[in-house]
Amino acid sequence: MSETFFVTTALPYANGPFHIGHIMEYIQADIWVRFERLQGRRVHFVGADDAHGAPIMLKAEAEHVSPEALVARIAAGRGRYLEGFHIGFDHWHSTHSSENTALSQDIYRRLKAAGLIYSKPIEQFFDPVKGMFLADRYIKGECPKCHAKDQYGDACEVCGSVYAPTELIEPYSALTGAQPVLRTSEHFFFRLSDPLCVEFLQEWLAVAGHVQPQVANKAREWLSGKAEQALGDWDISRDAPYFGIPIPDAPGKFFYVWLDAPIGYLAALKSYFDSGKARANGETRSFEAFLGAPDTRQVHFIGKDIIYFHTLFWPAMLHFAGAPYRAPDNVHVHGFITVSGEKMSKSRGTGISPLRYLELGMNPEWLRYYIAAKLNAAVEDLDFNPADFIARINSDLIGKYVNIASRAASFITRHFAGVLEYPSGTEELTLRARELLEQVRSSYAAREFGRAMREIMAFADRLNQEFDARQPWVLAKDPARREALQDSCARALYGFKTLTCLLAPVLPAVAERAARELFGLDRALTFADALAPPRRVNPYQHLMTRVDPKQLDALLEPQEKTVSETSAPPAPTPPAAIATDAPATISIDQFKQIDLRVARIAAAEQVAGADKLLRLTLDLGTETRTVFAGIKSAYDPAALVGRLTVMVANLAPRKMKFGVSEGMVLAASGPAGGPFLLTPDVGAAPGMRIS
RNA sequence: GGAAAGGUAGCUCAGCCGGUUAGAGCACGGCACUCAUAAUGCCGGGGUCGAGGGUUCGAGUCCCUCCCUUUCCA
Repeated sequence: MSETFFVTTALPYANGPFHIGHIMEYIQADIWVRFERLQGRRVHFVGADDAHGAPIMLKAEAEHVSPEALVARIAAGRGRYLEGFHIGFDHWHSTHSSENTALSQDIYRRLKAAGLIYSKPIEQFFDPVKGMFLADRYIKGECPKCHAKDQYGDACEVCGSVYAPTELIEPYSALTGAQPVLRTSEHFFFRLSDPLCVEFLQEWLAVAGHVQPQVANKAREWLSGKAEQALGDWDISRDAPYFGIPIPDAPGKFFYVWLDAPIGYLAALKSYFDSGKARANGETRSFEAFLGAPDTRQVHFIGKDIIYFHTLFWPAMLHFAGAPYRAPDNVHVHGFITVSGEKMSKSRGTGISPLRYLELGMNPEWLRYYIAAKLNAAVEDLDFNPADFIARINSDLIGKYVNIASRAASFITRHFAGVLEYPSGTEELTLRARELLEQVRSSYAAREFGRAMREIMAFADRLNQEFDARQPWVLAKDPARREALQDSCARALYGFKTLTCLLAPVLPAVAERAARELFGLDRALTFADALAPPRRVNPYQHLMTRVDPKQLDALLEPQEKTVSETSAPPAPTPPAAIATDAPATISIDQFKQIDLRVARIAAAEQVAGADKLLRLTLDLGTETRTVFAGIKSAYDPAALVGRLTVMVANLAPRKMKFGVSEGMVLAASGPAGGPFLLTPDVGAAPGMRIS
């Protein structure tokens, strides 16, 4: 019972916002974390952005920002999703951090000392224009088998054959179009094929609870591969230029992103400890002491696409690095989420946007419940089916569960001033509550959330049946049967309280509201409360509304259209009013020549001798600019510091009386007043391009 | 090509180590009720459990072959 959990989800790659797959994983992990906490366990739940690697480096380059700025921009948007879906990470960090650098280099040095690292020259395609080595995905050419054009360097999407990039006919760099040349470079390898490693992994996989049986099978298959399929060593280095962590004593070499990404779990934990949050969460030991402690349970939730890294490299790296590092206690793998049976596709805009879900005002707990109801412990895909979603939420949560409180509480409020009495006793009720509690507890523990929801709903059915059989609405008309009426309603509300406790991992907000508003508690419910009969209730306030099919329709509309509609609502001003003095139209290309950026006002000060101007220091993420703005009449400099605004970043510098202005900020003004400084929506970060 | 998982009512799924007339929810039809944001309760129709073969007293459940779907092969 004294075990403490250290729980993570897979680190999302910091080149884009969360998609529904991320959210599903976080909901799964969050439900489990809340479950453990509700039964009294201590849990440290952390996440981080996976910031390194060539894709981020190249994307940043394409956007003319530093990789750090790109990653910061993505990170700034994370909070709305996590809060929006009630995902309660204790801490969120980044693999691009001092902690991760230190930990990665430490683990590397230990593995090297253990004799598990070696280097050898390998030959690879090199882009002479870009001056960098090319990963397979950045090389294209003609398929050597079926001669389809423009296929990637690792496999042909037309005929499905697999090959080496060197086999491509007329290969070219996907980055520059240049013809790549073969070049030799020294690479570092981790001896995964070492018998010591293989033996350790076989043992680790054999321990029940470390991974699901299907996952162990898959991993064993990789471990025992022969000939062509034989387990190879792992290439862990990449040559500069690379956005990553430098390899100690190897100038120009960086860790492959997949080496430092999982170490990011530990970096996030370290940062959480260093920030004092772990202490606030009741953990008094140091990071190292906690990590290496025998009662610590290291648990990772991941998707089935990254089993390879988490069941081979990761446990081996940790184990052979030695204390305080330890192989994970549990790697839990889930399947993908599909939408109406179709795999989601970012390029086609299919799938469900979690942000849009929130923007439409849809209840996050609907999605949490739906996912819980369809999750089991196996590595199976989960289908989001719109009609099924509506049916499940409306019938299970509103029709069954919430309805119990609604129909029973009204009598208690009306006839008994909120007081609950149990003339027929509570022993039998407590007994069946305990039975249910144990059942549901074991389902949650086994991560059979779907089973837990079925058990919970079966109990809700039972309560509704019982309530019907007793016909309280008939009893209410007969003053002589007051006691029976109170008894019937109290029984139902006791059951409702039990249900609410058991649903709390999935529906934290509803459980919180029910605790406070209905049961009048000044704290959240735990599993222990499931057995305690409530003694009074406040007047019932509706706890959850039904799903409106229209919202779901809006959610499922193809992305492109809906996103632009919501993110740029048309101005309410009548077109005619502005048409009169609007300048002539320009082309999109002309507009694109203006480099508009989000800027943070780092400093604002009065300019001696100027009666309209303020001197602003603007932070663009990668650089700062000095800009003179004619907004003195409307703004107090002190109030401007820290806020975000919009600037023209490529305006030619202009020498003014008081200094050089390196751009301009945008503000609106008109007959009604002004100037009014522009502010981007929440989530924008300094340096973002406006288009 | 090799491998894995799956194919059970219209839909989403449950069926543990083989055992009596194959289950749930939703949807559908009928009835009841009116406390509850038309929610709830009762009754009912609906499945040759992907196909074929085998083992067995007995198979959705075990074995073999085939078909289909999905995924993995660094």
